[in-house]
Amino acid sequence: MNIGQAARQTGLSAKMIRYYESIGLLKPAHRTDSGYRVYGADDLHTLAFIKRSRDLGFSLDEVGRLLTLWQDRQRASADVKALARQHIEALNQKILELGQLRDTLQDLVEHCQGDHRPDCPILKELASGSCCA
Amino acid sequence: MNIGQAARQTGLSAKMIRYYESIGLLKPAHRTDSGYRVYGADDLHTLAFIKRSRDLGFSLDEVGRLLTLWQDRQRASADVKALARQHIEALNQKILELGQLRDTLQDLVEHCQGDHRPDCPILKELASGSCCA
DNA sequence: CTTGACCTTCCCCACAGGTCAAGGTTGATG
DNA sequence: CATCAACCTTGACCTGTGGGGAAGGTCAAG
Repeated sequence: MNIGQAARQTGLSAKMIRYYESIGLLKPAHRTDSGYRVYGADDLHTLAFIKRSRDLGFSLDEVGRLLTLWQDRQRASADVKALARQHIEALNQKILELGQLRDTLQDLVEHCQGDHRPDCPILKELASGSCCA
Repeated sequence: MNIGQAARQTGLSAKMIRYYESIGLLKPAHRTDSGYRVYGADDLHTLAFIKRSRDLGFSLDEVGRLLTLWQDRQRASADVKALARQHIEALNQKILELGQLRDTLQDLVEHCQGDHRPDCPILKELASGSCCA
C-alpha cells in the first residue's frame, strides 16, 4: 500500500506520515525499487494508534512514549496510567486557565455598552491593568 | 529608557519587544545615536496594553486590532465588544474540546488496573479505536 | 585600559503540520 | 508506443510566538 492510501485509511495526511518518520516516531517504511514507501497491515495499525493518540491530545513526544509502551510486552500498565493521568492533569490545568480568561473577559464585556460611543471599559481595563492578576 | 528596562517594567522580554516591532505591532522605537532603542512613558503604556491583552489570551493579530481601536478616538465600543465576544466564544470552544478529551481519558484511566501486569485497557483502546468519535 | 553589563542584528530551534515546486513512477487510455 | 492524469519523491518555505545563542558595538565604573 502506498502512502496516499495509508493516509486515507488512517485519517492522517501523507505529509504527516513522512513527518512522523522523519522525527523517528515511526521506523523508516519499506520502499519499492522506485523509492515509494510501502505500508502493510502492521504499519496501518501503528499509524492508527498514533492518530487516535493525537486525537486525544497527546503530544508527539507522549505518543512516542505510548508507542514504546504499546510495543513492549513487558510494560507495566501503571506506566501507561501514569502517562494518561499526567495528561489529564495538564488538560485540567489548561481548562482552568482558559476558564479564568473567559470569565475575566466576560466581566469586561458585561460592563461594555457596545454602542457607537467611543467610551469602552474593556479598553480602559486593558490600558490600566487593574483587570489582570 | 533602554529596552531592557522597558522589558522589566512591563513583564515582557526584550526579545518580544523587538519582535512586536518587527511584525509592525509597534511603531519603530526611537533610537539613540548609537542605535539603542529608547522608550518613553507612552511606549510603556502601549507595551503594558499589549502584555495585558496577551495575558487575556488574545492573539497578536487580535492585539493589533485592539491597539488600533484603543488609539482610535472615534471607535465604537461595539467593535471592541464584538472582538472580545468572539474571543470568548473561541475560549469556550477550546474548553469544551479539552473537557471532552479529559473525560475520555478519565474513562480509560478508570478502567486501567495500573499495576505491574502488561495488560492495559488504555493501550487496547488506542489500538482498536473504539474510544474515539 | 579593562571588565562586565547592556545593546544590536542575524540565524537556528521548537510544534504540528500546510503549501508549493520540480521531477520521477505508475497505470490506463488512444 | 505516446501521452496523460494521478500518484509518489525530496526539498524549501510559511504559519505563530517566541527562546537561545553567536558575533560584535556601546557604555559606565574601577
